[in-house]
Amino acid sequence: MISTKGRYALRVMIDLAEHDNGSFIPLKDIAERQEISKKYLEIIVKDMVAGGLIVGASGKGGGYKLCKKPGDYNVGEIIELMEGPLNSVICLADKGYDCPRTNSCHTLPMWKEYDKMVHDFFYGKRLTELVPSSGSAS
Amino acid sequence: MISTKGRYALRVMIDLAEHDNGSFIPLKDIAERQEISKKYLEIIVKDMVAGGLIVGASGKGGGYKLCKKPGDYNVGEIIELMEGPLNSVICLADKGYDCPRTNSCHTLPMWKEYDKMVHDFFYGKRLTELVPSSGSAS
DNA sequence: CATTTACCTACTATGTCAATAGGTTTATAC
DNA sequence: GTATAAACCTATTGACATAGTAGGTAAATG
Repeated sequence: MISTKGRYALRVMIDLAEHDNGSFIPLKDIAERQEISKKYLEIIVKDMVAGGLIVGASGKGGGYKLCKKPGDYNVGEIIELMEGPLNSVICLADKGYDCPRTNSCHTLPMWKEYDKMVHDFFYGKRLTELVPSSGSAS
Repeated sequence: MISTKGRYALRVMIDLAEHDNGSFIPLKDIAERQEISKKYLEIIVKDMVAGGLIVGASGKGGGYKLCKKPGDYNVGEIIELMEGPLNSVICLADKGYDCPRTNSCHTLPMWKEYDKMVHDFFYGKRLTELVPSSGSAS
């Protein structure tokens, strides 16, 4: 299950894309529109800034802004930043995890197939596809 | 991420399918072959019995056995029994969860599309596809 | 200098995960 | 009918994640 961190981050991204007017958008506005605790959103946007998804500006007139054009984001990079690797099992998520059963594991091929499907789904989904006013410009 | 409950349950099912000789297979044997704590497996097989995946028999000569032929199981029913609903978000997992944003949610269609893809993947995958000696009989 | 905003550290309550521990019941074999 | 082998049952634990809350500091603008 995708946690609130991933879901809220996605909603912040969509909100920023929808209300982009060139200047910074205060978190207070986003929190009110999205009906999410501003305090909790602070934690989430902090990770988003650290991960290079958005930029923040302090002081009056400050707020947050996207780094790239909405069409240049995909959902996978947002989810993966907030939730960690998009993998179904630890054997595939944790590079450096050396499972002794790797060569004889009967389920590994299925997990690999599944993970590829999930990866392709989310990395193939652009942020613009979730923003209604973007006219689905592909 | 799929937890050990789901992964171990799947391995138990595969083990039971591989070593099926008509009689009951003791958990001790499965635990040794799979290198999983027998005590922990007890908890898992208990849920599997309760969920109707396997049957258990007490006493000497007892153990566990599949209820159906391996080809009549799909991976989805096994995972879903152990891990709960195969849904990405609470809005879709919890029937009776009445989200006030349902009608205006910009992300819900994507989660629905994703959940359908995941459901189709696991419910379309038969247990026999994971059992090497089954000759991939389709 | 007052205000608005981001930014920072810490704390907490609840729940899940991955087991472990120890005992009871049930059925078979001798 | 007793020893044995197995399932079955209840409870507990340590570690971690989730979803926040609380209160303060720094930075920029007017």
